[in-house]
Amino acid sequence: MNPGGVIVVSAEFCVTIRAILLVSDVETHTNLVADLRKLRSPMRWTQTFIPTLKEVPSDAEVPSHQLMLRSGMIRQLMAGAYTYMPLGYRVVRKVTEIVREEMDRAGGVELFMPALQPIELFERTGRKEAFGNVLFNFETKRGDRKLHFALGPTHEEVITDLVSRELKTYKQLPVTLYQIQTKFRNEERPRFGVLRTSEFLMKDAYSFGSSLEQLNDAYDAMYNAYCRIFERCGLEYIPVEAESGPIGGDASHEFMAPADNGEDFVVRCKSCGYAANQERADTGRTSSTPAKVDGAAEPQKVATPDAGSIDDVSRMLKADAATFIKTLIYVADGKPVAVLIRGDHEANEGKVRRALDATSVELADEATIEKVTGAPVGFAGPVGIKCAYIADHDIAQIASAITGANEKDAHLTGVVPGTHFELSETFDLRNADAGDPCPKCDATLEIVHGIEVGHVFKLGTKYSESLDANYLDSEDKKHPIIMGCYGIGVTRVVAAIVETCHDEGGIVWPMSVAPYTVELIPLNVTDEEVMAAVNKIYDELKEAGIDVLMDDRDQRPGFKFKDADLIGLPVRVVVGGKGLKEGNAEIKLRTDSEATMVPIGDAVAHVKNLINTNMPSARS
RNA sequence: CGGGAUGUAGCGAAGUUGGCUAUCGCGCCUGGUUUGGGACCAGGAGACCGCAGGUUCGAGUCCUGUCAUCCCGACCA
Repeated sequence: MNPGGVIVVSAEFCVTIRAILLVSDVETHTNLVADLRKLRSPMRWTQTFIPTLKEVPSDAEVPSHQLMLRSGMIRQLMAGAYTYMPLGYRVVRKVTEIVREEMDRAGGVELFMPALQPIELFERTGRKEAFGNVLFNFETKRGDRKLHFALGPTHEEVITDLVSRELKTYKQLPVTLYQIQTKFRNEERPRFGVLRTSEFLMKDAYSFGSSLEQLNDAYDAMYNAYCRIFERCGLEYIPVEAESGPIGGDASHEFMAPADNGEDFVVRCKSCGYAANQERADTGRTSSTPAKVDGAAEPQKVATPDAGSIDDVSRMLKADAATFIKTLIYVADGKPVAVLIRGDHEANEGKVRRALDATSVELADEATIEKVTGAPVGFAGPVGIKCAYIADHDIAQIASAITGANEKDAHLTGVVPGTHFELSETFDLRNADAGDPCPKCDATLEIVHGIEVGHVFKLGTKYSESLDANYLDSEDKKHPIIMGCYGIGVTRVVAAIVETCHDEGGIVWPMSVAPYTVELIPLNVTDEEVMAAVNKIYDELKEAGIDVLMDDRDQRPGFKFKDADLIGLPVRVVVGGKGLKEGNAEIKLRTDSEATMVPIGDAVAHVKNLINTNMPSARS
């Protein structure tokens, strides 16, 4: 080549060169596409790299972490950063491909943005502050210029900036753009192996529209695509109502995979299907005002030395926590406010903030508490408190309560809400809990743990306004573009699948995302007859486009069976021994306890049939 | 960032009130016997006991500091 010289070239040649030059930018994606072809290629165990572990590494506590390490899917580099080994990466690619197919099907258009981003974008949207330490950012030098970069925790800024430059008119809308890319978040505490890491693969999509209808259409399309994705991945999920956005209505849903080790709590109603993030869920109560009791006995003061917690006092007085009024002192927009919650309930800061119509709410420090209650922390109560207070709905239902006496080492018993302290209105101020009435029907709510695997959100114009992303309507008027954003944690989906699909022996992959579909095991690799039969099946599976891993290691059968259960491929085909003498191969699903004997000539057809009947499909 | 725990060979562990050449199982290498649910025999390699100081005649063991990892909490557009 002679890049500096003058060459006359054809237009076609230019396109070729352009394509080559672009490769560096889109290399990852190009490689992914090339790799997908390789996904269909078979593999021999001795030629790949699957280091399985017999024992559980001492650092791993949750099942997905243990199994992904043991099966050789991942290895840790440092806290919150993992290498995806060949086996693990194949699963990532399979999930990625399902995500891509469904995004495309829903009308999404794929692109690829830089992880490296100028800090100015985050300053313009105010998210440098909002993210705080979670945003990886650093200064560096180019010549004598100082540069300040961030590693993208998400891409609202970058894509909105792009769209602000490229999309000008309503005629170009609506459009939904997406990418599959590594995100960086400086988590204070990465944990649970691959479930919460500081670097992870995410599919993020952004919709741009000129009307609420267009936003709603894009939102619904993404919502449905998400359902299809999780169904095709064989992952159980619950769409839950999450924080309602600036536009109101069902502006946000999270997709939760129910799992014992999930960090999120979901309340749901089995009867009507209502489901919501515990923090957002309505408790299903309404405001009530207790009638004033005339002639009620005055509260009794009891000594509770050194007992400042509900636990301590309820033990000391042998009383149920549900008869306590917990008095939490918050500071809302600079003013102290007491929040009354039943002793066995948990206050919810978001609800408190909304009830007070405040912009900031935080728990008060000790000095403020002492000033307001005249007592050290732990002895606050509504009777005689020197600040405003608001009460949860359930407070009005307590006939006779125990509260702090606003005096060191003392509590009051026999406190009647509405009589001994003013109570004209109550609010929903606490987290919903198991047993609460469902806000949508007559049944009661239950609580399940969940792993958040996806989130769809109607953004509105927050980013388009701060980054000047506008369109012109047919009357030449300028409006901010209406946006939605939609994320799936791809690597978290993988972990969630392992977390929920396993047994004592190891992983039990759904057919659709298994690193290979079939594990082919020759019982004795030194036996020529066995190997001839196995190689034939191997070639036929390869010909049929089925992912197969042949365990050609010179190991005893039991050893290979244990590893096969551990890595959890859905179909196991065993050749050798008595079966082979009778001309049979032995075929078994990972979920089966007994194998089926199938004539060797029919093995591949049988496998195909198993794949077809066990492939998870989209219900929606 | 608060609280707790742990760092000994690639993995899992033992190591007593400070004492001899740091132990065991798995894995790894060589040779042999085996071959249907993690085989057996023989031989072998592999560790400055997380790191840095200190106490001591002597430190894996005691003290101080430091780093790393895990767990609980706070935090998580």
